[in-house]
Amino acid sequence: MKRVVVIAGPTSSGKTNYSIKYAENCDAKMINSDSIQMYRDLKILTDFPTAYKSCGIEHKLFGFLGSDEKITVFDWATLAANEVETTFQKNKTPIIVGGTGFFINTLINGISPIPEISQKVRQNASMLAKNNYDELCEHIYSHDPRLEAAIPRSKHRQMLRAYEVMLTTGKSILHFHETARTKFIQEVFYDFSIMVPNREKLYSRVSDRVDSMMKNGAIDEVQASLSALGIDRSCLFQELTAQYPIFRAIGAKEIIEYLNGKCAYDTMVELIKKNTRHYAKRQITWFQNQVRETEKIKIQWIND
RNA sequence: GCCCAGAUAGCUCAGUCGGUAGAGCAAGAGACUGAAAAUCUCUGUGUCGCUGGUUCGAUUCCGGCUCUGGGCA
Repeated sequence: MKRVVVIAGPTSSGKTNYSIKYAENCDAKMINSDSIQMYRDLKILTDFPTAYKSCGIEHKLFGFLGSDEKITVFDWATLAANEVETTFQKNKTPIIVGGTGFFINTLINGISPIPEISQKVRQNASMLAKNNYDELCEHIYSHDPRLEAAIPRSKHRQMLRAYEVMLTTGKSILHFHETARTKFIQEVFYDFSIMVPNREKLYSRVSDRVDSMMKNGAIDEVQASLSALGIDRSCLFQELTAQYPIFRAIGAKEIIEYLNGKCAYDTMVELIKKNTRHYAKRQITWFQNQVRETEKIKIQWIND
């Protein structure tokens, strides 16, 4: 059976270096599964890997999106599956590297076949969510009472999604979840390496990484990027990320607040470190609980 | 040297009119089906500085000591 290598783990766990070492023993092609490194801007802030290029390793799906472009898991999984296929055709080993567990899982397990939601429906849904969130919840709950247990009110994102699906298809999102998933790849063996360093060690690496980002000009980078796009830095952050998803990268918000005089330099740096730690922890939780060993998935935990 | 204030969770601090204590942040755990570096949920036992005394019982009241601020010489 064909083999796909997956190198996953939280931010700052050393995935890039590990993947390069791994590639020494096989003819490999790297396929990015990090949602934010798909963007070509804010390279300092997103810790964009430059080592593949300098090592001459083929790598795909890195930096192929502009700041204002959006990509869905579905689209990414389609692209990634294509890359995997062409890699096999050249008798090379595909290595999926990146920390976005949701994307990796979708590529492996597929996704429920839900029709695309139109721009208009999305606008209507988000309008109602903004003006009368309770009403939106009631709509959904009365349409399918099972959702009361499946999606608590606090989960705004999921609620909105369920509502959009209901408006578009007239069916509950659970209906789709119960049908067979659309697969992206068939008959493949997955060889996972999940890097979960000791917490203290990981957090100290996070701290070092943020320090070097700052030293390498992360602030100038954000400022330059904002002015290149003609954005007023005092605009609402939520509206900014809605239009330019790249600014969801951890650090962008904190740097913009610093530039606006909302917080001191040291406070900003500490905030970026803290938010990066929280993110790393969420990633660890994901990998520890959402990725299961099966006959088609072998997992090697790397605790270094 | 004297006077005043403080010492309680990893940090900043509440509080207990005497019955062994709780907020915020940090931290930990968890959820996740087309926004995922997103979005959301749950979790607080700590010699209440040390040491004597009063008391059935002291983190709380009283004394001494240590340390940390501030003031006066």
